[in-house]
Amino acid sequence: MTKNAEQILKIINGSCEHLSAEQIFLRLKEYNQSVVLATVYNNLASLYNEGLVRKISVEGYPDRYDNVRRHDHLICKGCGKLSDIVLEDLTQSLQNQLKIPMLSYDLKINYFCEDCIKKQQGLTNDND
Amino acid sequence: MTKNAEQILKIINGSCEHLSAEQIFLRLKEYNQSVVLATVYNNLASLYNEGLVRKISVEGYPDRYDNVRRHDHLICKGCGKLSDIVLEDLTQSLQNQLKIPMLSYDLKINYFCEDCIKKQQGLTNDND
DNA sequence: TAATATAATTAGAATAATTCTAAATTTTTA
DNA sequence: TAAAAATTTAGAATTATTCTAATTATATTA
Repeated sequence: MTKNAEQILKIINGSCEHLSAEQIFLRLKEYNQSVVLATVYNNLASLYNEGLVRKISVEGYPDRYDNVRRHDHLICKGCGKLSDIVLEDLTQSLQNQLKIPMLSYDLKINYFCEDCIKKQQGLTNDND
Repeated sequence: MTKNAEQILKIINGSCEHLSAEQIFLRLKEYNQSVVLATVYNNLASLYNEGLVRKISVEGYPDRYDNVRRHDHLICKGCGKLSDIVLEDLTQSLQNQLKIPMLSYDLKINYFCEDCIKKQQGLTNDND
């Protein structure tokens, strides 16, 4: 594993945010001035293929990268905010329902975050 | 609802595939020669905002559109093939675990489809 | 029905995320 | 150290999607 790859993995594993390739690039730059965005994409692809990071796709936003510790995701339908949540592990229950072997599962919970609820209420009140 | 929107909804609801905007555009063209891709995007955005269609994001592939009948998705990690599966409804169980109100959830099961397993086995055997 | 307003569609440019290509550099191996 | 392999760089290319402004269609009202 190269220094860049190692550092990228550290950035992902050490952050509780969900960083885009661009954001990871900016942080990697603090450590390696001369690095380039394509390098970040290259390394992220390798790390992803080796199963060392996860990739989270939410429509309307660039892919974000996350650690592989078991957890689920909350997605605000208002602002796209993505946060972690640890819910009951469904592996066994899902595998029992499937005829084929499952590799893993991704569970996303759609909701409205506090800020977006406030904004909605604000709008509603204005119109009353 | 305009004729285009109506027809797009028909295409999505009447297909067991998961069509991209481009694919929907091609089918809509059979019905309305003069239609343009931007119109499809416009209408898909409206239908999505009205909650009449779902949007499925899988990293590495363009967004695909799906009907809103309750079901989950299988995603082949080899070829990206997306298929429907109806698993136990988790709404109640998930809502019980959450402190906040949930809008909906998306569950994706990662697996290797038959074709991809065959290909892998082919490769493995070649190397044996 | 004519005039007006509203909404949808079109054409095509713009943007943003990501991938690709080819050259340069670094690392590893013989 | 020479050769081979892998990584990185720079920047062009691609792709999906959005935006803009003009045009057309639809609905509303006088």
